[in-house]
This record gives sequence, structure tokens and C-alpha cells, in this order.
Amino acid sequence: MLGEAVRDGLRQESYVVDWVRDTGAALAALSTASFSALVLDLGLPSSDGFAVLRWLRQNGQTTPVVIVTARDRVTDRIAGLDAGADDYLIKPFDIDELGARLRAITRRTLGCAESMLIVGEVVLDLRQRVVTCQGEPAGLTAREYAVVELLMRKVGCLVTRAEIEEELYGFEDDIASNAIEVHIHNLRRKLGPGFITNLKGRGYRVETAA
Amino acid sequence: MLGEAVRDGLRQESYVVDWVRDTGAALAALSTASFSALVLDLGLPSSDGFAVLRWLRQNGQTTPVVIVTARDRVTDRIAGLDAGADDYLIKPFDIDELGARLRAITRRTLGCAESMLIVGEVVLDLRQRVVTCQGEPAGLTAREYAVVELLMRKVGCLVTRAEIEEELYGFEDDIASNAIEVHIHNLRRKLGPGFITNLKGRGYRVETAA
DNA sequence: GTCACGCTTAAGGCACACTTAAGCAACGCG
DNA sequence: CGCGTTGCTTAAGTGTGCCTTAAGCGTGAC
Repeated sequence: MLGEAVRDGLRQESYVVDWVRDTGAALAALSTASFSALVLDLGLPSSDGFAVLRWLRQNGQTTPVVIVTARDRVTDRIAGLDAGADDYLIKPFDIDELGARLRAITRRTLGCAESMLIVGEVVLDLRQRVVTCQGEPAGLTAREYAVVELLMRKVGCLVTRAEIEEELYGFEDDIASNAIEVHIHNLRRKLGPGFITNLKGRGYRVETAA
Repeated sequence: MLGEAVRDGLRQESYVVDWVRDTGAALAALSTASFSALVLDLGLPSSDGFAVLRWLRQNGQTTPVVIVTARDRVTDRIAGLDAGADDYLIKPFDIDELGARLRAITRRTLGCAESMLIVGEVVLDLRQRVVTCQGEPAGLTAREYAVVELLMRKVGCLVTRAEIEEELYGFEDDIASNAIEVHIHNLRRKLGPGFITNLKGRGYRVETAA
């Protein structure tokens, strides 16, 4: 019941959610795909959440982890955080708070501390997940938003095409087409030419406002 | 009393702690020094903690922030996190838990540390994947960047032509041409002569700054 | 002096990126 | 249930510029 509520609540905030119910499935998912964050329930008898966390860190994965559990002893929390978790929420909790904590963590993971990304006349609101240009809503689609969020989170940084593909499609078989170029083209149309620049053979970049 | 407990507790964990009691002193400290993290009490009547947080983020500082407060409403927590805080602890809290949460946050922040390779007037930003020379972008192409990154990662070391070829083309059949010499030539043109030196018959090298 | 190696320059081919347009799937609406 | 809209992907055509190749020259070693 809780899992369902979390899944639906996060979907409401337009996260893409994968929900697995045991350790094996979790490890399988984590080893094949790449996730922005992991919400880990320690309270299930059928699985060992700590094992998942330990496996993750031992394999060098830095995926942010929020532990969700009924164990409310301080020593439990400290153990969880020191095992590599980024946050620790006690049941029962508010789904909106989980959302806020996930935002705080993913914001940090991708290198910026703000919930508004501002570059020139383009403003991206991470909380509402909308982009405005010159004060007007830009009317981006889901794919377009995903691309521009990735680029704006790394303002000034070169982002390879492979990184963008991974953001959009996970580790699926690479699409053998120019879908990304089309999205870039549409983004430039909506956000102004020169906002996203290309370095031939290397990748794309959002320039820092001059 | 709380401030004292926090200070002493964190010192016990061998943090170096600066403790200030009002908004002005906080801003003064934050604008002159650099801190690994900030523990921010919202409950003091004499200061506006939120203002500190807002000022920090508006000035582009990414210092991790843990809010500590008696305001335990979920909406308060969400507001705090969305204002740019990394974590939110409700009073009363255990000092060891604060330590654990600080560890979790600083651990995360350290991973994003920007790394630069600096040799003389040439700066290679690994995060941005950009090379500047005398402050100006060098405008390197993909091949040129790959070569200079390899050389700068091994400053002062001799790098054989075979190593460079392998970096550029993988284990493919070696190209029977002077492509690498051309790239080196263009690099010298963009980064200054003498930046890359050659040892006849042995390989290339980026000299350590004299 | 001769050879090997590296430097420089110029030119052709081709990979990459941009643009436009059409085919599909998902969704809402009558 | 059919229809139109919206968004995503695929495909084709076009141009630009990077990479490679090749040729000529300089320089140091033997």
C-alpha cells in the first residue's frame, strides 16, 4: 500500500518511477539501468534493504538514496546515513516531504544548490518543472524539458550526445536516428538561437550568460 | 545552550566550528570565508535564518545547508528544502544524528569537486571539458582535446605516439599517416609553441610549468 | 652526406549537424 | 467508435568543417 502511494505520488510530480518489491529485483534494476534517485524501504521482511545500499556503494554507484523506514532509533538513522544513504525518513511520512527531499538531493547531485536555474532570459523552475523565456512560458514537451534540464544543470559544461541519450532513454539500445538533433532544434526555436551551442563531434552546451 | 551543544558536539567529531548568533554576523562570515557546511537555526527571534539561506543561494554559493528548527510542520520543511537547504532537522535532535547528516551531505558535495589541470597559462577544466589559454577559450576540436587531455593528465611524462594513437582510435589498425603530428601542430598553434615538446623517436610531453 | 624523423601547409572526402517533412502512437473530444 | 490534436521518432536532403592524407622542407644523428 505504501509503495503504491509513493509511486503514484512521485508520478504526480512527473517522476518516472520503477517499483520493485525485493532485493533481487532491486539489484537487477540498479545494475542494468541508471536512476536519478533510489527510495529504499528497510522495513520489508522479504528483503534486506541495507544489502542493496551496501551493494550499490561497493560497486561505486553514487545514485542518491533516501531510506524510508519505521525504525526511528537515532542509532538506526546514523547507521543508515553512514552506510551511504543521503537522507532518512521515518514512517509515517508525508509524500510531499519525500518529494521535497528528493528534489534537494537530486539538485545537489547534479551540482547546483538552487531550485531555479537562470541563464540569460531563460528560467527553469525545478520544482514546478516548467521553463519560461523572457517571462513567457516556453511550452516545452516532456523530452524537450528533460534535455534542457540536463543542459542547464551543467551550465557551461559540454554534454555529450551519449549523456543526453542516456538521460532520455536509459541504457536501452541506442536509437539510430537523429531524434536528439530534432529536440535541440525545437528547443532553439522556443528558447532562442544561440542558447544551446554545439561543438562538432563533441556535444552540446548551454552557455553561461555573458 | 543549543548552539553551545552543537558546537561542542561537532568539535568532538573534529569539525572546525564557527558559531555566530545573528544574521549580520552570519552574512559577514559567509562572504569572507569558505565553509564545508552551514547549520542554520530558524528558531531565533533575533535573526532571520531564511534570509541567510536566500542570500547564500542568490550569491551563487553552493555551501551545503542543514536547517535546524522547532517548526515541525510539513509545509515548513518543504519550504525550507525548496529554498535551497540540503536537509532539515526538527528540534530536539540528537547531536550525533546531526553529525551523520553532515557527513552524508559533505560526502556528496565532495564528489562534485571540480578538477582542473593547470600547466602554465593553459587550464583544462575536466568538468566543463573545455581548455582555456591565457583566459581565452582555446577552441579545440574533439581530437585535439583528446590528445591534450591525455598529455596533461601525465604532465611531465613522456607519452609515446602509440599511446596517443590508442587514445584516439582504440586498438584499430594503426593509421599509416602523420595525423597525430598534424594535431600536435594545431595544438601548438592554439596553446603556444613550447607547450608540447617532442623527444625525437620517443614521444611527446607537456612540460611542467617552469 | 645521407637518412630518419618531425614540422608545416594545402586539399579532398566524409562524418556530423541542421532543417524540413512525413509516419505513428497516445490522448481527448464529439 | 471515429476523428483531430499533440508529441515523438524516422527519414531524406543539404551544407559545413574536421580529419586524414600527401607532399615538401628543415633539422639532427650517424
